Amino acid sequence: MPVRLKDIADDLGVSVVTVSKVLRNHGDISRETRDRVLKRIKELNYQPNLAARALVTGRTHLIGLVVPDLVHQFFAQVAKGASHVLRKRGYSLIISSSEEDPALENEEISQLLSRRIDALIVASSHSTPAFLQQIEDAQIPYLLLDRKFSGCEACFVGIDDRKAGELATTHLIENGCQRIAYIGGKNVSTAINRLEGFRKAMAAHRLPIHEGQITCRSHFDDAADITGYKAMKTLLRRKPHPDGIFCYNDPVATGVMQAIIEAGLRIPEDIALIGCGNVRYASALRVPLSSVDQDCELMGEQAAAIALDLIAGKVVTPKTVLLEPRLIVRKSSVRPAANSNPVSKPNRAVVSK
Amino acid sequence: MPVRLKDIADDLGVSVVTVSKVLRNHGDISRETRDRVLKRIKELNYQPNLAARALVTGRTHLIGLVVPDLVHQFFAQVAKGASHVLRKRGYSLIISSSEEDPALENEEISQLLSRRIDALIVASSHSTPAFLQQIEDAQIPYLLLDRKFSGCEACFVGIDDRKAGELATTHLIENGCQRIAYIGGKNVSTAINRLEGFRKAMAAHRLPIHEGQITCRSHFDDAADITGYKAMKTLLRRKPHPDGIFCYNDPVATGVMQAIIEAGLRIPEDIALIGCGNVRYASALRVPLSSVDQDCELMGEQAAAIALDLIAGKVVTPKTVLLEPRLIVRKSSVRPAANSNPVSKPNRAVVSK
DNA sequence: AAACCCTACTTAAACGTTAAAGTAGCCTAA
DNA sequence: TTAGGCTACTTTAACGTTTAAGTAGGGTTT
Repeated sequence: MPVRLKDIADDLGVSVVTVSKVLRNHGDISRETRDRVLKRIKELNYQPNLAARALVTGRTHLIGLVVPDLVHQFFAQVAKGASHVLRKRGYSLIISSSEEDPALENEEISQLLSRRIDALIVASSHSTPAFLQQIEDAQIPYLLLDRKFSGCEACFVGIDDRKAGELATTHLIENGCQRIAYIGGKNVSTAINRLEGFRKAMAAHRLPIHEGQITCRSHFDDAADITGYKAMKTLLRRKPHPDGIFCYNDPVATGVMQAIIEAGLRIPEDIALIGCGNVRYASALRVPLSSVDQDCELMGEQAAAIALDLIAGKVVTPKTVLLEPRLIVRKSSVRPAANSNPVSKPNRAVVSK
Repeated sequence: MPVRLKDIADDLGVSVVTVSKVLRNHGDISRETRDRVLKRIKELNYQPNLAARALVTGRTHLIGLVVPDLVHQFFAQVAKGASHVLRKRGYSLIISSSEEDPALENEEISQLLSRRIDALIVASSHSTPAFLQQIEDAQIPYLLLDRKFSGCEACFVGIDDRKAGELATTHLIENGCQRIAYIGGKNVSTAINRLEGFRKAMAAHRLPIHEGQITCRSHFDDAADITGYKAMKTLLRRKPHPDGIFCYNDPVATGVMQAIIEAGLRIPEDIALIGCGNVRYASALRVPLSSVDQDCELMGEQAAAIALDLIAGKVVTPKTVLLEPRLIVRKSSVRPAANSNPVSKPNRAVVSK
């Protein structure tokens, strides 16, 4: 029922190809014909059938984005950044949320591959890179976002998680915390590497890490805030309880905050708290939450740019883009007693490979 | 490069159509052939080319969802709900964010129509329904979500905004507020109808509404929280300042909260506050925020279900689904002084921490 | 034994577009 | 004058799939 090239061609007594050429600004057309065609196209409000175009060109101008949880503001912002870049280049983003479920993620990826997307950006909920095989098999260019896999060759855009962990932990230490706990996720690189940064900072200040001070939970079935809440409840049973908490993301920190307050303890006086990700509402929380900013929109933009390069067949170097994390100090981590010296570095994208 | 039906057919010495029939569980195939085909399909990990299929069937199994702002948790949750329903039925959701920009929204819709999506779900940032014409012209079934247009025939899924406004405002009144202000958006039905509910509740209690007590701002260029912050700054210059604020959504309320606290006033003692939408983090805010729950995931699910019905050509009745708003009482609106008896109309208020 | 009906296929055509190759008609050069 | 080269088209084929129509070969009915 929609208008086709053929309709326009018949109306004007030219061939379909002529109309198609006008549409694609092919040189091979006289001024006069071009104008007549354009006029008719506008009159009928012709919209090319992208499915047909995709079939013959092999290009869908669709780019897939798979995230673990779209409701987490972080990924929504990444999507926004990516979408912004792609839109300008005539590409659409097709977003899938895996709900942190690897099996569902596989299904979604399979769907996207079936649609012959031109490239795929994945923030995976898998703990091993085996699933990447299906993307390789389909020969569709892809890159990893936020979460990577050790020993995996694929392109990657994310932040320097180790440095983020170090930054946050050092900040807590500088604010006088001694018994710092880490609450993270399971089997994802962000959690693992932030933990590594945590360990490094603790070691650098010769602070011991006791058994049980490190919590790693997958939040497969719980929302992250509930995960944080439960983890903190457990930590509070330890005597003495921790005096500082570093959470690997802000939703977890939100739950932690809730648990601390419920226990009748004060933030930051009794327990200092810092998250990671710097969600928009961090400053509006019960206690304004210190965090490590990741510039998520920029992350999305960079990922999109690399996806486009991959499609264009450009050799992408470096293959890894690590954004520089930035410490954002708010009330939740600033202890009156301590002399704080919040280190804020300029937010340059640091490129490594 | 991907495997095609032809590859499988050639391998087995059957025709392409035979393979296609197996794929679609057509009856016309012997047990033996079916098994051979299925085996080969699995071996080669055949993925049908959906673009080709779409071209011939006219069905893309794609459903478009246009939202004003994906970073707003409300719409992310709606998307999640819709996606959940559609996935089960073999449809994919393709999400566009218009960033509250009508012009951009038109572009995105046009893109989606060009992709021959099977149906479109729109939460529009337009203030008039004129843009719907392009969807009508393309003859693609669609429905409105969250925001509707008066006098518009289209299907709609949303909440009863008038009731939401009434519920929230009555609650503030019952908590002893007298000078209640409304902070809303411009030209969108949610804002307009919640305002209407506000007026109705005020009138029912014979409370006057003074000039300037009603703020309607579009947040075209600001994020909603900044809009709320600015609006509240202005309201605070009035003497006497309002003693209750109803915000048409939670991000706005978040900004309002910030402004009130900065001014050195207490919530709820000096100013009671209630939002709408009940975002996940509402209970974790500086002052736990009362809100009106909209059950956004359900909204997404219902919208998806209607979209599927429209595609199936079913007569959709009723054409309008209004979800019942539910008052969620938290600290921000409960004044110790007042004898609060938040009995709200058909459904009871839920008191949550 | 002719007519018919099944079953299990195959063949032909179509979907709307683009890519590649072909061509008519005119102009220019040697 | 003839070849060659432009310009502005057209024709043909293809992309991977589905739909509709056709058919070979066997069995059953009458």
